[in-house]
Amino acid sequence: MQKQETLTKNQKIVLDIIEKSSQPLKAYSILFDVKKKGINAPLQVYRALDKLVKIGKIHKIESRNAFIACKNSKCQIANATIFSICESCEDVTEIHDHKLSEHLRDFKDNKGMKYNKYNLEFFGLCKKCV
Amino acid sequence: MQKQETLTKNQKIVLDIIEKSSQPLKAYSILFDVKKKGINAPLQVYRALDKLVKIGKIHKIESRNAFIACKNSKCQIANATIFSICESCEDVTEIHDHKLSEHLRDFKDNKGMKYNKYNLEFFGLCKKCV
DNA sequence: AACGCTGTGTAATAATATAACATTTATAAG
DNA sequence: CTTATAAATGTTATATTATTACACAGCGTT
Repeated sequence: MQKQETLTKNQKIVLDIIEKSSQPLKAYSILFDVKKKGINAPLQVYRALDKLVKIGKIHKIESRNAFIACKNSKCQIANATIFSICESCEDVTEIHDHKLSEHLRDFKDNKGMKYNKYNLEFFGLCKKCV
Repeated sequence: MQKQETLTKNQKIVLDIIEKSSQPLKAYSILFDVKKKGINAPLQVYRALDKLVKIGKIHKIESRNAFIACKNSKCQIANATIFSICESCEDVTEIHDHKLSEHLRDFKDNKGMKYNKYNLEFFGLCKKCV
């Protein structure tokens, strides 16, 4: 089987919910929302999430156990993510900073590790919450 | 009451277990280990973990829900952490790279966010697992 | 002594995530 | 078209991670 190009029904439903939200959604909140569309069990949501993460359509905010759509057409592969997170209002923004990305992409430690992915989360207060 | 300098009994017990491990430990595995020392409930462990994270004695590996001791005398404040994680053997190492830290510390986005913390996790394969 | 703060102990429960199994659908190869 | 196989589905049950709520203890300050 070739690499899948089109999303399946469940994957579309889940992606749709996430894309409509400007902010990260939690798995069980997604589950609640998609019950009306015939998705009944956590596993159905988690499987769709796994796939969507794998193909780079969404990212997981690890510190929040939540999922956000990738708005950057470039990052079709979910291997390099940078987010800023407001600790007050919990607003999350994906950051695209060429210089920083380059720096991270080129980073080499002194242990001979071979990197294929990174995730960076900045925490602080957004303009509104300062 | 002044800012606490010395750790309490439970905090010491939990820190001790984590410091003795070269690798990150999960909360419930810690709980299992400390039962013989009189800590019986998850909350007792989580409360100690929270405190230890807050004072920088340990760090949470967000993508693994696990906790590792901070071996760097400098990072007494848990506000700037960089880890490398082997996706095969799950070996985790804290990275200290002056240039990278500096770059991250100085990073400014274009939204006027005020950062006070970041966490960066690199994923890949370690030397042994390549 | 009265207060505030931090921590403790305990029980219950919430929130997040996966295992196991039977079945179905999609794609490619013969 | 048939068959083989990879990928996804549906369902039930369960594992794992983390928090709420409440009663109380210890310590330093006022």
